[in-house]
Amino acid sequence: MSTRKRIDSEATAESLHSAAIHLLRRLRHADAASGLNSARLSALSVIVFAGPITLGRLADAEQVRPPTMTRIVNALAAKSLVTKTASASDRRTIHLSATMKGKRLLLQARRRRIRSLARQIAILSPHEQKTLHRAVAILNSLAARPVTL
Amino acid sequence: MSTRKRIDSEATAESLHSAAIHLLRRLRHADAASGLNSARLSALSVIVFAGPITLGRLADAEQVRPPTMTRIVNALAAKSLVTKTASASDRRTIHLSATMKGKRLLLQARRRRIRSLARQIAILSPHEQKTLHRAVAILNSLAARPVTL
DNA sequence: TCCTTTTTATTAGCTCAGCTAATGATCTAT
DNA sequence: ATAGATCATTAGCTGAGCTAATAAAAAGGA
Repeated sequence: MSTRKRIDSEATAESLHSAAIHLLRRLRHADAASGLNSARLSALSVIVFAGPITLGRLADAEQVRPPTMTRIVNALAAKSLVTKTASASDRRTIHLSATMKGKRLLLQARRRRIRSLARQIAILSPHEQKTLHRAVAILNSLAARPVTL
Repeated sequence: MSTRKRIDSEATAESLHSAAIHLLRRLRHADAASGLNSARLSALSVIVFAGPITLGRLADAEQVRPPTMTRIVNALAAKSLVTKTASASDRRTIHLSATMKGKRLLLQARRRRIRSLARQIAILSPHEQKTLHRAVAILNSLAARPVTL
């Protein structure tokens, strides 16, 4: 029973891993149209939806080191998609906010990206779609947890 | 109904996208122990399991341009994980095969990577695991299809 | 209060993935 | 025999990711 269960977990893990790799590679093409790549879109998305946020917290959310996030954010700032403002209470930290342009661009890019994915998903049967829908909810609840690896 | 369905597809797509990004970021850490990153492991995996394969076909399988694959393969060859041999019938092409060392390394790396994922998955309820298992099968059937984007 | 320690972000410097454009080498077809 | 197509590589770029070192600000203890 225990053995049986572990084998299933590993098979699932294996195929999940492969799926994730190929999924992201396909999405690169859709993302290209926005002028932003997936790392930047993902960061911008957090800034847009998680309101003003410090660089450190954003790096944590994106599971990336601060220097990496500094560069991503600088690229976004150079395109006037986000603004960096020093915090009044703690001047070591900066608050990142999306500009109107940033919000608009994100929503457009997201539509493109999501639509290209959705087009694939739409091929599936309603039942398969339901399964997928439930599965990604589960995955994202995992991703939201503190790193247990 | 049609609208309803499309909205669901997009929501699923959205959250699938985010899940894939964060999943791969977590796996980077597990992969680090092998000395190979996910692009190289993925390529090596195809070479190991899809037998001798040409560079072009491997690039297609990995959804990457030939120059990118040349470099990945060269790195693998430099570590004696794969061998490149000119085809007898068409000397423009090369046949890529995994060495014993390559096969061994892949299997070990895969165990580590998969185990770290499986550890996360094991937290889930049996029912959640079943859902996930079915969903990744669906995803991989999508990935296997010719690009419909 | 002053000095040390801790925290936050940045800079510097590296590896490596991804791309396009240009080349070289071989095959194919006229 | 030669012109065109195909396969891989090289060159040269952008950008993600890392660690180590630095700067600047906050927090805390003597």
